[in-house]
Amino acid sequence: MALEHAILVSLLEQPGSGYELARRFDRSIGYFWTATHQQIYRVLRCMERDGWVEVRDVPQDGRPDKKVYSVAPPGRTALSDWLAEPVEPESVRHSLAVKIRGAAFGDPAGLIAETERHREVHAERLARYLAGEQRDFPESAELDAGQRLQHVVLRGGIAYERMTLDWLDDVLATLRRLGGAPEPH
Amino acid sequence: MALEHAILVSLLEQPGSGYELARRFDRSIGYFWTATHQQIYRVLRCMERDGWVEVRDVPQDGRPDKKVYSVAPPGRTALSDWLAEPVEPESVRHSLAVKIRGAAFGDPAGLIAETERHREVHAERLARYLAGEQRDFPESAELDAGQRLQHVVLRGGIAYERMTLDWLDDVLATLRRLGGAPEPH
DNA sequence: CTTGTCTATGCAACGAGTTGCATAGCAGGA
DNA sequence: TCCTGCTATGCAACTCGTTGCATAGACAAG
Repeated sequence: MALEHAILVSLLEQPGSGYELARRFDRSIGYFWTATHQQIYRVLRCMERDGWVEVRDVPQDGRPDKKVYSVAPPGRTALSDWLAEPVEPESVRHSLAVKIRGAAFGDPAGLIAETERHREVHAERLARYLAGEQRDFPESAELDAGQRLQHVVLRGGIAYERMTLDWLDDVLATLRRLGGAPEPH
Repeated sequence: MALEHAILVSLLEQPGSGYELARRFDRSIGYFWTATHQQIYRVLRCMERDGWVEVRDVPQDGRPDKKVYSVAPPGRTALSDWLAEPVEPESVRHSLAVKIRGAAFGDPAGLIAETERHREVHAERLARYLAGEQRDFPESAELDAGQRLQHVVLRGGIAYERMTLDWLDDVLATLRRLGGAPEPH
């Protein structure tokens, strides 16, 4: 499992509550790891039980109190150990690709709207990543090691979204060619 | 869940046993959906119970008998229904990216070997996809709708692997710049 | 003759991830 | 005033996916 390690990394970058972590998993961490607040709260409890993280109750006014977590020495050790051991390259799961191949036995034209919807989602993600890049990694800035590593991961997210957009255009062209509108000649 | 639908698509393309399906999920279907034989056998039983697929016992000599599954009319309906309803764009999970960001709190140079290993795996996948493309979709061939859809999905796998290789090169350059070898100036 | 690999199916247990719901105070708009 | 939405945490139940193991005949290599 890598969720606990993703949480360790996030807490090392910045301590925070389960709720704050959940929001980070919707944003910056979201382009390489996703998690719901349920998973996060559950895993945080396990990590606290194992001594990987420490909790501090922070009362707030106008808002519910929160528990701020930070990484304890055993957590740092656990992260180092995990960094040293190999992980398998991820396997992919794209239900849209299943649908595209399934369209051969159904209605290819009916998939166009769905594909366009996916395209919009990815275009939005790309715009968000590019805005984040401009904000956090401006040209000709002095970056420390942590920032350089964050930037290269973000570049991966950007490359992924660009590639996906190009592919979805290819898919749309293919679907349109099959469904009625013949290729111009 | 899309596994059952991926199985429906695969069985429509070609009926087969659970074992054969498992092998297809290691090859052609593997670049957009993965599944182990355990999952497949379990889901096949559910699909049979629901009348989505039909079984035929096929005795073989020199080999264990097999159960050949094919799609029944309710299965085709279920697939059409699923094709018509929207699915959410997949969320990503790249533990290597977690490691890269975690390297800021450990040893960036120690990640180089791991990254190179991932690079090799993706280079092999790309080579396999390209070989499959040459074999199944030669230039200037007349393709029917099903083949065109298979091809566009394969092109997606190829684009993904190419993008990943480029990104891993970027990652390696970044790690090397951080770990000892300073940037030339 | 034993060891290993391939075909072929399957059980049992576990771990990871999702979904629905609950609580509870505060802020802002219809 | 009521309804919605945000912060903040959490339970319970469920589904999905993984891992280890078991069976069992055929065949090839050592």
